[in-house]
Amino acid sequence: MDAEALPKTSTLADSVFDQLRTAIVKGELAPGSKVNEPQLSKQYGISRGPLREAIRRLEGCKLVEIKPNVGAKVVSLNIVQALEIYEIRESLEGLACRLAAAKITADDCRHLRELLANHEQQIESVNYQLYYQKEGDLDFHYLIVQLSGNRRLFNLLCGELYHLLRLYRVQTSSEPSRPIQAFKEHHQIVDALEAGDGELAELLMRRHIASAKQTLINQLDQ
Amino acid sequence: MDAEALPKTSTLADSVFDQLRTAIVKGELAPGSKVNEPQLSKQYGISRGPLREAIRRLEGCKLVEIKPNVGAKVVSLNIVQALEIYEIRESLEGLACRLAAAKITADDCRHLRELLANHEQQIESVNYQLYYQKEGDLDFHYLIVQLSGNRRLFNLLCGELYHLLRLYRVQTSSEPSRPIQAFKEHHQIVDALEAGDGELAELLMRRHIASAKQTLINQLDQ
DNA sequence: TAACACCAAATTGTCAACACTACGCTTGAG
DNA sequence: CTCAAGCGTAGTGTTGACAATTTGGTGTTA
Repeated sequence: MDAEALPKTSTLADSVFDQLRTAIVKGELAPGSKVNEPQLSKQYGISRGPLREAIRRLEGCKLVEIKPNVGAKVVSLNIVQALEIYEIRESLEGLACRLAAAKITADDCRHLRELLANHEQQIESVNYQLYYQKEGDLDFHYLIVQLSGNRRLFNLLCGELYHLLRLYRVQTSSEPSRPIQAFKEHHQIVDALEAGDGELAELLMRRHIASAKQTLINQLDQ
Repeated sequence: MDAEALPKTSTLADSVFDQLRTAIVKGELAPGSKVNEPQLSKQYGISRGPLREAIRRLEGCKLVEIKPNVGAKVVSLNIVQALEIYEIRESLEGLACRLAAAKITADDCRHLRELLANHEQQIESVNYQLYYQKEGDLDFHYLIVQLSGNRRLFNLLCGELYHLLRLYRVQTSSEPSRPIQAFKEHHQIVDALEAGDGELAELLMRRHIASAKQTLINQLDQ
């Protein structure tokens, strides 16, 4: 009967976990920096108990590293670790495509096409290119993983690995390049999904991510 | 200068995390059962603070599920979720084989063969068949993932997914079957690794795990 | 009898204080 | 001047008590 909608606070630990996670992923808490419990507890106006639980959850997402009696540090990914994640992504998103192709509906395909159309349109308004390219790309990958129907796969990719990659991009302030090529690849993937060709969709997605990985390496070399 | 070796307690939270994890994986804490904080804190002789941190870490491993204001429950995997994990394993261990094939040494291969030899020997002492078959199989997969050189992949498979599968096996008290067939497949995989044929090694591992998955399905049908 | 409201016990969420450890700094000896 | 030992502070680890919430049961009423 209580018509209040907003004050769904859940627990303090959960709330501050969300806030800390976005702060880390956005780079507001610098990679490699120390996580100071007294400071943060003052900053968020809570006691150290819930804060420590939130930090433990961040550790579960691999966003901080905890040393006993020393404390937590925001993770700082080097290029090797970033490539490790890309290897895993390549494999898992390939799987997602294969699974999605087997159960995808006409509606799903339409949804994917719309997403790509919006995405392209936003790119053409050149100024916001980098930002939206990033987010739009994520949306596309999110949706496909969701369509795979494998919940654990979804949680793994969207709940852990993507956050880590965003962290890496912020950390190196690397802009996503090659948007035109990426578009073509996205459309090819949807084509394969629409045709129900799981094997091809998997192959294309793996190549797509391998290209992104290669771009990362090239950016590093020069 | 202090010659004490044992009492490396680290923190209580870490210690009780380990104990709880093994208790869960061994089935001593029944799947689906409630995790009662007052009871466990008495049982382990610690206060609720460190215990709650340990539970949060268990949540990170997906071994418990926490509902706000209700508490934690030991996860209970149904067949669908188990199959989801097998799908992920199939993909990731295939990746591990491909990577391992590119960097494996003669020494590593010898090590793998020894492992298989020991394993077979233990199987022949029929009484302990089931137990050792399980553990030995795990050793083989562990080692290959380690040889892949991808640390994150290792942590993901050996730190999360394998624990969950053990939980499922305990939960359904399903014995691993088809040991002879599995041996042959293991040897074929090592053959491919030894030849440096990553593509083949990946294919064989994926089939190997797909077979295990199929066995699971068959057990369920009858 | 069924449904509703209410109460009470148990459990979770939160807090502030205390104990212990790591680490930087001063101080003193060589 | 260099280095080692010891002290002090800042921060982490742990605890027990208190507040808020869920849950099961009890009794009342239609």
